[in-house]
Amino acid sequence: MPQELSKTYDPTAIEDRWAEYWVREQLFSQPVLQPERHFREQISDAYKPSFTILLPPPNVTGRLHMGHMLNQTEMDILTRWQRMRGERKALWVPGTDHAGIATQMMVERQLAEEGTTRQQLGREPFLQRVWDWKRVYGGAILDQMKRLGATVDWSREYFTMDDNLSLAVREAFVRLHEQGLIYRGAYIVNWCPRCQTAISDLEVVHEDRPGKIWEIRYPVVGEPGEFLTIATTRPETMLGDVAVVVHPEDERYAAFHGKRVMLPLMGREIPVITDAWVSREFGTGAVKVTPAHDPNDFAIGQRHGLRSLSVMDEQGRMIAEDTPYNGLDRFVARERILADLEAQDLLVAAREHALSVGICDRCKTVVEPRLSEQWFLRIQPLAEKAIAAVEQGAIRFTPDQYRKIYLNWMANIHDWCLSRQLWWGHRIPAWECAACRQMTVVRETPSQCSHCGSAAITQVSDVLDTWFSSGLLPVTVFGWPFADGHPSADFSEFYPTSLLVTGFDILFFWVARMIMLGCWFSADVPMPDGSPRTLAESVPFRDVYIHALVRDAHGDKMSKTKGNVVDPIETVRQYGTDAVRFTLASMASPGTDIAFSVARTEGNRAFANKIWNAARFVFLNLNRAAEAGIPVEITTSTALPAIDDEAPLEDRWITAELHRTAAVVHASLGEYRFDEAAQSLYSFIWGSFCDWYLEIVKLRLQFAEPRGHAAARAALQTLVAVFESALRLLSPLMPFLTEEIWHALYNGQPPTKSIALAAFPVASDAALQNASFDTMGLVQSFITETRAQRKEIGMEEKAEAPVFVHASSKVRQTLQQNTAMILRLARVKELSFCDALPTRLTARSTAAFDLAIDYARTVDVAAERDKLSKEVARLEKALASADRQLGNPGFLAKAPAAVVEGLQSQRADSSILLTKARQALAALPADS
RNA sequence: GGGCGGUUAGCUCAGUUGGUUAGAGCGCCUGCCUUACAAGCAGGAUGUCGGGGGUUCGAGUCCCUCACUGCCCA
Repeated sequence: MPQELSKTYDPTAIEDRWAEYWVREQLFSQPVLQPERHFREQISDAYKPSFTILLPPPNVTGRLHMGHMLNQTEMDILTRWQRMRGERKALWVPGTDHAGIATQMMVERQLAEEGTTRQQLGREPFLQRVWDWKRVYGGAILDQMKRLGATVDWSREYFTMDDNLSLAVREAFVRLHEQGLIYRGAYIVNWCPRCQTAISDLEVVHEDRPGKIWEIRYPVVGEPGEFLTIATTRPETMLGDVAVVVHPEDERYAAFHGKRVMLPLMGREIPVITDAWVSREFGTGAVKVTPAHDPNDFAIGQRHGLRSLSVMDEQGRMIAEDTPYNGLDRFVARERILADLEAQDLLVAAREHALSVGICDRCKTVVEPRLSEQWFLRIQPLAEKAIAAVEQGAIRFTPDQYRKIYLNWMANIHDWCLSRQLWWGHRIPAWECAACRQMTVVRETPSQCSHCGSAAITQVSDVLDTWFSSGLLPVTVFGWPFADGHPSADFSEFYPTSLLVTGFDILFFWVARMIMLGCWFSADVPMPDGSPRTLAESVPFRDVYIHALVRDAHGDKMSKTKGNVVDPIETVRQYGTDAVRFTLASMASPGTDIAFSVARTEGNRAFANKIWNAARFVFLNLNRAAEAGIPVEITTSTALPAIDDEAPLEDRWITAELHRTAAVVHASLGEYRFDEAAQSLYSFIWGSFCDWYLEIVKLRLQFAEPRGHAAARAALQTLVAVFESALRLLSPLMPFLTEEIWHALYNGQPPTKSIALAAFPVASDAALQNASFDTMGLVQSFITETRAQRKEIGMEEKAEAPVFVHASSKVRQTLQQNTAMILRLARVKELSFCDALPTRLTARSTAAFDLAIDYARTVDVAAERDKLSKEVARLEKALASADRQLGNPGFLAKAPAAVVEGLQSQRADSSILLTKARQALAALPADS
């Protein structure tokens, strides 16, 4: 006997319990593999590669938002589905990212509140603070994830600064250096004056802002009264000007070639040079050259052998000794400089100009291009492999459009600036020699310079870009690098991973980097059988599923300032995890953003409630059966119940529908169509199982009389089998509810410790072609038409009346065989079949049958006439359209036979209905 | 400036290789507490598929063009 379920569905009462159970019981762990045993497994015929998936590691500083929840829901659905299919090991690896800048900022903010700074504290004590912070707050987001029921392997949880991962990062850096792919130099980088570090191109976001463009006159040396007018949007950088450049073919400036101009305010002579890079249309066609503070100017400086003059420090303050601007903030200096220029009558114009401003992705400060010494990765060799891997199909993108975006970006990739002037992160394994100024880059902390042997060496203070370590994760989480050159059994089993599920926002940051680093570092790791690894086997994952952005109900981006952020944890508290998961899944169709709607979540909680009550109904009847001494078996198996040709129509039909649903869910999940899987489950469980099957089966669930027991038992058997299978089918999407009901169904003693470990039902092809679909469809349409007709003639809900039917003998036979369900579901007193319907009654017709209810009707003649007229018009149009096509020789010649036949039968139906509608219209009373 | 999407019911979205009368959820209207469920049941209304042109026997679906809109890159 099943356990009793409480009268109302209360997700909060069940979800915490199961979330905790799943973690405590460690149901989803894949123990680290033993090499010998693993080898035996891999050579057996039954071996199938495991389904492996890596959680995009959230920042330790992170708080769970809807995007995380969508991402995790999708991964969890797929992992649960694969695990239940049972053909492959399923492994989902969780972890968190140390998130250099973000975490450092968080702790710096704390320090600021205490009135101190990291500099005052010093590097080591500061790092200690960060670790302390991480220990206290770092687990928050994973705890939230546990609550959502994600079936990750918690025993494998990592942190990107764990010792083993840090060693791997060092190994990767040193190897790249040995391969000559890492270089160090002074280049223009994006500099954040607030974070005081270099950041990569990707970490700069561009924002269109209204700005100004100023035109400034530079006096020509030796020619009083002559000026060269340049245009600039950043006048403060003029302090570092080393030249003025014009286009060589720009005739307006031909006379200035080879001359020198006086840099205003600085009193410095600088040359006028020519370079074809200059756009003649932009501004005045003359451009100031500031190599230390602009990437284009830097390139010009290189070409023309100009020196670079830095005029700004790490914090964005001017460096210009002996000038009034020294030490001023860049924006203060700008105003001051403009004012001074104006006073000297050198400011010609100031025009409004929309400009694209680079701001720091993290702190939103305006980024400054700045010349500084950084470490770079020569990316081309890695990019080539990463391009080839995708081009040869070793990695597939869904939706496919991201393949193009990826390839386009890869083709135009720039060297990767790896160094960050932060403290929190993986410190670059390079030591600078005080004696010879050379760098020693090694795995183990050295005691002397590898170039000159001096002991006066100090490790460089920079750390690595956070994405360098996360880009290595697919290899490092499975044990790379390997001390003895042999891959770990874990690596052999789980690399390449199967799938990456993520948002497009980190396509370049993370996905592209993993592909490059994964292909690069796994290439020399031999396959389990010792053979060399091909590029296709070197990829970090075989599939990439890129999901949408979660927006608010109106499709607007969620943002704190707009106040439209929906907190997943709060929403889960209100409606239950299952309802939120189902909502996200049902809206996750590829390529479109998700407009997350609370109304829809409410609807899906209703769905959960519906299932809950269906379970109560099933349990109630199981208990009645037990009391009546009727045995009912419950089984959990991979195969769905077979269709018994002798069983009543409803049993055959609901079983066939179940098979159809299982097939759709299986196919949909295989294509990441979470929306289709959800919709198909929704309409099966609510539309078919609850609305139709449960109502029909009530006829047979009679336990009072022993004569009915055989029928009741057969009915219950099907009812339970279908319901139990449906629970398993639904469980990847609604794990909590199904777990709770499933355990209760088995009275707390289910065949496996979790429904997530039970088999995923598999449809049989034969069941998908079953006559019951058509037969049941006919009966359903009869019931629906009768109900509609009752409503139309104003019958009271509870009233019962006889119904007259006119139909072909075949249809008649079907209806007769299923009279009981018709009487109950349509509230009909009795069915009378006749050759002609009584004329005193208003009939309702379909192509298959006509029916008339014997009831004192109250018909609104005007409304009826209106309705019938519309019907006639519609049918006439349909008929005309069908005739036009059928009369077209081209159509008959070229269209497939099935289409022609379909149209012919549709034309026949329309014709019958038209006749019937015209007759009904004519039969209406003339008045009113 | 370059590239990629989107425009289908009041709202948010599906709509597979062109093929019969374009669907779902929510919302709306009407009637029902029909003992699993009012978080429910039953019935109902609502679309010139952004505009224009083309290809085709046949276009929401393919092509061109215009409009609007979103995103990415520079």
